[in-house]
Amino acid sequence: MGAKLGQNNVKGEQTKNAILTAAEQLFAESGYRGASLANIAERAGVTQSGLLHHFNSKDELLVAVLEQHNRDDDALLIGPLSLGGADVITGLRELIVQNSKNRVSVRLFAVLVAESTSVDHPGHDYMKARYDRLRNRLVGALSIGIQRGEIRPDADLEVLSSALIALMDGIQLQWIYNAQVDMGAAFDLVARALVESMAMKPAAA
Amino acid sequence: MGAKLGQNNVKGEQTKNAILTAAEQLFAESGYRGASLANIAERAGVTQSGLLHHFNSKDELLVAVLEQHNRDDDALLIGPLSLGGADVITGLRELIVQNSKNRVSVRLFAVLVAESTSVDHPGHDYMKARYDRLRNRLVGALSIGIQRGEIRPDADLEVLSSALIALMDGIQLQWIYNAQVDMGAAFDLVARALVESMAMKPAAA
DNA sequence: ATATCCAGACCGACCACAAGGTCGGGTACT
DNA sequence: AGTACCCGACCTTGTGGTCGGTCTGGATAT
Repeated sequence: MGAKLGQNNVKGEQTKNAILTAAEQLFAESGYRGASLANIAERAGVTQSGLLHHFNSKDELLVAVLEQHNRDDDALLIGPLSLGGADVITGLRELIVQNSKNRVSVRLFAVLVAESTSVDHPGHDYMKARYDRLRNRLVGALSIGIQRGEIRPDADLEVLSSALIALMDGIQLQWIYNAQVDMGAAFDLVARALVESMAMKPAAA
Repeated sequence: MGAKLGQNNVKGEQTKNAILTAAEQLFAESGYRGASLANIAERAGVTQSGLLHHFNSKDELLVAVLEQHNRDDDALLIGPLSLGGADVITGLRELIVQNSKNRVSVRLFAVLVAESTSVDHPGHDYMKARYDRLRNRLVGALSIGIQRGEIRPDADLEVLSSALIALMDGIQLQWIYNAQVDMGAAFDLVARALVESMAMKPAAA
């Protein structure tokens, strides 16, 4: 049970990280199903058995990769979301631009979120929950805009949040296929229009 | 060579269609990699060997499924695109609503487009080409709006098209996870804002 | 009308192989 | 001595695909 946790972690932690990085890359390239433990292990400089010593199953490895990125994502989201109000929308743009420097990360989620639509996929629950969490946070941050009077009180923040997330997810997919696609510009275009449209003013129609 | 083609096509054509339908469903549920020929054959009411008699390989089956949907897609796109100008944007909404009645089809493409990001995926070239085609068509249809004076001439139609496609792709993904997500409303929200924003008026800033 | 023929449809047995995972052991550090 | 690390051999299962064969339904010849 209470084995000494704090002993020689360094070595194990290193290879564990190497595996995590390799897994991240290969999952991003080929998806969960397309990537094999053998490939991942090879890229990490370990045998498959060595890999399985640190992660008991492929599922477990996936979860570990997901959890790690979860933390990173949260850190990145704090910025834009803490702005509150309408600035959130423009703040998300920065996130997109930031993402465009991290091909693997973008690809990882774009690929996995689609692959995980299968209910029996080991990432299904995670991805479903992630969408809910994202939406809720966005709604929360945007609702500050209503309190401040920046955003029309009759705005449907649920729908708006869904649309914003959709835009980000979708543009990333195109970007993976063709890096010439300007994610920032596309988001900007919509973001400006939305800010304009959602601004305080008499409800249209 | 010129074997009699018009003889007993009916039977073969029937099971071929059954296979195509089953493949469509399973590819949509589990992706190309996740679906097995055995499963597909079973759902189609044939053995795997029987399936392979009609389609020589899994790749070939995928291509067949894709090509069939290609024709359907084209038919659905004619409507919105023939409107030309700014009406295209509002016309796309109808397409989305229409799609919301066809779960399999939506899921098929959402899943496959992400899975096909791998360059070695048999659907890669198809999906890449599909994006280009979609964008080009959209740009073409929207440019009519500029000629008509409905859309600002300085509007970047490439970027606008990318954004619209992204929105559709992204919202479909969320919808797969949670059918409560209102695709029409989300698209509407953005579409209205965009039409407003892209309308003829002096260039901002 | 009957026998013949043949292409297409379909199946069962089989194969090579890659997948994830188990197990027992070896090594090194403490 | 014990524990964490890691490997090699092995096992099972599922995979896409091949091959040989059976059956059937019509076209053809007589």
